[in-house]
Amino acid sequence: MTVMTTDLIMHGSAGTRVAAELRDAILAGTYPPGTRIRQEDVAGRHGASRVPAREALRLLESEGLVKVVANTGAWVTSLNLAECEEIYQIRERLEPLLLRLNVPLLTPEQVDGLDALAHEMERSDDVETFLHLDREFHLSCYTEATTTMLHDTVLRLWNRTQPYRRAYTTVFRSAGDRSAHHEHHLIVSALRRGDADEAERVLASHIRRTRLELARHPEIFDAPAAQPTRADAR
Amino acid sequence: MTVMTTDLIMHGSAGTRVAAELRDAILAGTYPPGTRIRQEDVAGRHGASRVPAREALRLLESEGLVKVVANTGAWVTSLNLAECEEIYQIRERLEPLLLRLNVPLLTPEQVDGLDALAHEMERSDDVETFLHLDREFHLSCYTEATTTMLHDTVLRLWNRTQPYRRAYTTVFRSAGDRSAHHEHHLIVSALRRGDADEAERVLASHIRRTRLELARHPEIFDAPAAQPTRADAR
DNA sequence: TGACGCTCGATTGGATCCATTGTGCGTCAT
DNA sequence: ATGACGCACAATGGATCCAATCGAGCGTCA
Repeated sequence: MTVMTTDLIMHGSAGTRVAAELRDAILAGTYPPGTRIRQEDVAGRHGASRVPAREALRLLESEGLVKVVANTGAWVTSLNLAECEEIYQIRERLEPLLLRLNVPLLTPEQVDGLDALAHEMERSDDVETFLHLDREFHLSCYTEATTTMLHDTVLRLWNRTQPYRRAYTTVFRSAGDRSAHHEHHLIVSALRRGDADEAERVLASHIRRTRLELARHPEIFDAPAAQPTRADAR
Repeated sequence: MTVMTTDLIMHGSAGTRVAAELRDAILAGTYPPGTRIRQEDVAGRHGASRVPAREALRLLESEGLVKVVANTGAWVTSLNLAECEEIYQIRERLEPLLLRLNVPLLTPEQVDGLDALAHEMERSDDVETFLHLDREFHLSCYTEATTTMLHDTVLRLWNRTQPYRRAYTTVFRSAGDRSAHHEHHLIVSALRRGDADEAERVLASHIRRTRLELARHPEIFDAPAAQPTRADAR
């Protein structure tokens, strides 16, 4: 075995690549929270042995996407409402800072792009494209600052709540959309004027409002989704 | 080889244990920033093979304590002034939140303990005990809240700047001590009164002042400490 | 004499094999 | 029939071995 086609120059170890692919799969919803992940499956699916597979699982665990129990196995992380709110509270403090650092660096063209994204979001009615555009909008606000650690931290927080944003959007799609769209345009406006304080304020209340709205629908977190202790992985 | 004395029940994989020991060593200053870390050394020193050693290095990398370059090696992370200030900016936003969540949960006895720590710090003149007490003081403020992710994030930030707090304290020990002690007592006072807003304010300005003071001494970061590309690990 | 290129050594990355552990099922006794 | 005990299987953890890669030092040539 081990065909090793080498069809692509591999930059970085295989564990990193496997982790990236697995991360994408989890974020895409292929593995919902609570899903058991077996090392051998990961290895087989991504063309590697169990060593880099295990490496990838440990990596994703440190990002909070996976929970590894010693000598037992790995599961996609499940969050309860309290943990989800915690993440939103952290975001409420961190993202305004990150946005502030980006304000003086964003070009007018980039702000135009954000405006376009905000409008495109209003027109979208598909859940997946909405999720994608929302993520794209917010993360595009953060591309210019060179603060790597802050950026990474925020990215991890987004990733950890991704399944729950999907669940929420799927069920209560139209609920807070009006406010969200309004706030996005307020952010664009503040960015255009270079008003960092206003941008911070709007973003903070945007995240806060989302958190409160989420808290109003705890039923999303009810189903622990049948945790097979040692059984299948789908 | 592989004596496997099993003198202690091991909870969790060896990689986790090795990572913990290595982390302690880095925080203790045994491996200063820029030090090369070879897998085989780690394995030998901690009684394991290179597999868990590598696992430990990847773990510490995800915590930001170590930088792993593919097919090349691992080094203890070096920060420049900008990166250090970034961490302090993040802490300035996160720790007040974490403190606020703890305010209603801290018992009067715990606040007394904090007060004792603050006083003990004033009397200490040894760098290492000062560092230890300072860390102890701040982290003891955060023990009660059940917000695991926030707590972990803050802990990682502390760990990443540890070598630079040590360097700063070693060189400019007496500089900002007066202000720091004053602020610690203000925090204790706010905690005693259960005044979350005031506690937040004081802590934020405490961290901010520390950051500004650090920025006034960029010479700490000057020495990249001779990065041996493939040489010794001491 | 300096710059380029090549080879060799050292070190990391990965695959396979073996040990360990936890789970589930079957059996037996009550 | 039900509970507890024990055995067998399956999945993880770790060690060793082999391959791949990078760096350094040396030699050659301009």
